[in-house]
Amino acid sequence: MTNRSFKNKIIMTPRTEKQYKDIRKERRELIMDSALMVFSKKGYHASSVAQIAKEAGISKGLIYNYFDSKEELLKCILDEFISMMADMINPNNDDEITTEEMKSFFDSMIDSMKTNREHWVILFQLSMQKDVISLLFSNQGLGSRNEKTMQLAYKYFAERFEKPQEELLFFRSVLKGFALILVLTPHMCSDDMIDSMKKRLYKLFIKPKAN
Amino acid sequence: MTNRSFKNKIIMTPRTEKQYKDIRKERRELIMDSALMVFSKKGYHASSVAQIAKEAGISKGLIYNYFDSKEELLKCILDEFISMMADMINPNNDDEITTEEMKSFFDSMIDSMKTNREHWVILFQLSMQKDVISLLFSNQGLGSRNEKTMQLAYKYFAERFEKPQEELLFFRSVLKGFALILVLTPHMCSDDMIDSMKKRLYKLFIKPKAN
Amino acid sequence: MTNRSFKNKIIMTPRTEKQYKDIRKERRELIMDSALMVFSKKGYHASSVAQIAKEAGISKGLIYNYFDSKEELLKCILDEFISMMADMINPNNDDEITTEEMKSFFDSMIDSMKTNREHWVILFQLSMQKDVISLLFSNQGLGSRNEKTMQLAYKYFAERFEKPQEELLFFRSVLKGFALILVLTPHMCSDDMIDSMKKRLYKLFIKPKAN
Amino acid sequence: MTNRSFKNKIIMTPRTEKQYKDIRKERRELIMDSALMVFSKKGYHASSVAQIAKEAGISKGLIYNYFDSKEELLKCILDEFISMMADMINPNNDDEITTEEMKSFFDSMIDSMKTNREHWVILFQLSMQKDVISLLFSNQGLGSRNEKTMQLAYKYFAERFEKPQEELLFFRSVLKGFALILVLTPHMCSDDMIDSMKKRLYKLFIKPKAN
DNA sequence: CATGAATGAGCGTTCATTCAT
DNA sequence: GATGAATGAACGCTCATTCAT
Repeated sequence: MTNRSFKNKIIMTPRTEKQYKDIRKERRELIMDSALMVFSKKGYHASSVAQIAKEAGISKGLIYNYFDSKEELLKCILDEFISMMADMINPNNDDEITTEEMKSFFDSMIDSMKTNREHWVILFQLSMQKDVISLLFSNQGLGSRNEKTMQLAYKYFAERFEKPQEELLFFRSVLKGFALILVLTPHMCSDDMIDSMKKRLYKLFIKPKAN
Repeated sequence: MTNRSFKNKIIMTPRTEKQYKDIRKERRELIMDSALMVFSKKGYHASSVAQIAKEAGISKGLIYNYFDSKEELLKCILDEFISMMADMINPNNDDEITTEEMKSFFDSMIDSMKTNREHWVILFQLSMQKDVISLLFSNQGLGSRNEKTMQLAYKYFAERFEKPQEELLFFRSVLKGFALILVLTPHMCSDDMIDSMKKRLYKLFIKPKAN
Repeated sequence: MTNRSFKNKIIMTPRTEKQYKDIRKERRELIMDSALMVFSKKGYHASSVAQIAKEAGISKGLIYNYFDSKEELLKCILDEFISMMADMINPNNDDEITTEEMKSFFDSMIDSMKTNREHWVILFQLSMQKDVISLLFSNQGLGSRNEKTMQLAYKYFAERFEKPQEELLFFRSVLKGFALILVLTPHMCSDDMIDSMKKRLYKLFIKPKAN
Repeated sequence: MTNRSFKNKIIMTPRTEKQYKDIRKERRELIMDSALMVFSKKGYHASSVAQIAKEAGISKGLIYNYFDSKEELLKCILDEFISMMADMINPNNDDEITTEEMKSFFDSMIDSMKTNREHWVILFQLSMQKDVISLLFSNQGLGSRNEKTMQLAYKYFAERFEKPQEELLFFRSVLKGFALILVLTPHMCSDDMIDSMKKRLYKLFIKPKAN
């Protein structure tokens, strides 16, 4: 990995520059995007590396120049997405979800479901299988983060509703179900429909803290 | 136990000819049940025929005595389940869903999610994959039946709510999301929780036809 | 692995018997023999499973019906051979190598080199690579057994020669070198040559304990 | 460092044209040395070009600037070594091995085994495989040279021992076996041990021609 | 001269499916 | 009806080799 032979740049490497990095970055993204498409369309297990390579227009071997394994490729896709999502859920990282935050949480979630449809599909796919789900939480203590979020959510409802437990379940049901529909059958959800759903969510769950 | 002719059924086994069918049926169900368990736990693609055979306590080969392929086995499992469910949705097969029917629909659905958890898991799994979803509707004109149901549902809401389109979307979201939670994390849903959710559903969606 | 369905032997399994076992044993030996040939001819790393299958006249896949991996196949070959050899080295398992035992050790070794030429070739091959040699000693505490043997050998020489350390080195050199020649170029070693070499070994190393 | 024309060698690098050859030679040797290390440690087949490049601190591609293939690289390493060894065996190239030459042959061999340990390891490795052994003798009529040497050695023993055939076999055994031990487990051979072995060899095989 | 991204053939392995018994 | 040995196509992956720069 170290280049001990860089004595004379002019003679030794006259043609290539540090945009090897650019190539790598670009290629890496190409592969991740292609894998994302294939995974979300066929499911992780039913997707073959050959299909991903074909989708990307490259050779199978090249994929392993960028990722250690098919599984690691999946992990990278998810990690990137989850990192991106993480901020959205409780941005200022304090111990409370404010009314305003809850509102913008809806917006961000629904936005993300339109922008990152394929990621959501994969997440839903994986959540169906007990075996694979550990992938999600193996890396960065995602598990504990998730638990924290759950507690904050519970607190939000506890401060606003009489039966927070049940309200939380209802909340999660609506959100999860709508996500599923939005993500799997986006053609069924016009922008107007989505807006009206948003408003309904506001009306149901957004309200000031009970004093 | 010794020296009987194995070659001539007529002479050899006067007692077993009566209910070959029963044996076949029993075996068939054993295989389907075992496959159901394995599929729902690991996912269709990640499940092997060997695992199913092991789960059933039979040989791999025998499975092919009852089903043409792994895929057909899946189809049979789903067909059976979907047929069973079909009646529930609009039992008397007329052109309307009555208020009462809607109520009992809730009950049946939620019952089924507890009783047939594994079927639901598989259904959800498959619904994530564009390719496989066609399986579901290939056989018996399930597609058209589904469409009919949708129309009836729309009619139900049209006769009761101002914005039926949106109301239907909301209805489907809640139901689908709750199903997902109930089916994937049943331990999170006590009977009380389920009851309270049922009541909430009644309150939201059960009301008499607007005249 | 358990057969829960053996209710009626006569009807359920009229054609196959417990000579499945025989088939398995036979096939296992065929595969091990074929692998032995290929490994010894080309070396472990340069041998492909396809070549072994071809040598055995079976499909690649079948090999994995009998062995978990190419590496395990190697291990089994070696284990079998080493177990066979183990007795020869110090049969009555006491703490001493007698003069007589040493004599019969020569005989057995040289016999084995003619009978099990390929095994010896593989052993020599593996002994060239630090990485792979651990294979040999991973299983059955072969490592410690080997050390024990070395100690006994040292004791043998200590009781008979002035400079046992050097004598042992000389002994090992002659034996190892002769083994190499015998095993790699057997055509160069007529039976007469082998006999004369045996006698030379006797003369050099076989003598009664110094009192 | 900036703005020089890279395209025209004549203008650009007036100072580097003198000893391109030196650079090439240096690089070539670096690659051969690195390959030697890797080959001897892991074995030829288990060694990858990438590992060699890493060991040498250069790129994979560069290796192919100096050698046509991995196999040719091996051949070159061996050729160089064998040429070097060839002189040692019968330096003055006449038709006889004198007593003195035999003595210095021992010394040179044993020296070489310490100095060129890796070469010897590779030679031993390859000698285990029927297929590859032809590599050694394909190039420069090494085969016939080897045969010549054998004849000279036989003559040496014929002139000094009663049963030269057997003596030669014994001689080769001791030498080969000791080489193996010295080369594979050098830590087991202290300088004293080596000296005593040398003396033993002298005593056994060095004696004046019988008149 | 030197780089490392890229290829593709072939590896070890798995598994749905077949078939003699 | 029932078995499990056997097959072969396809999988995930490796690596010697090529080539644009």
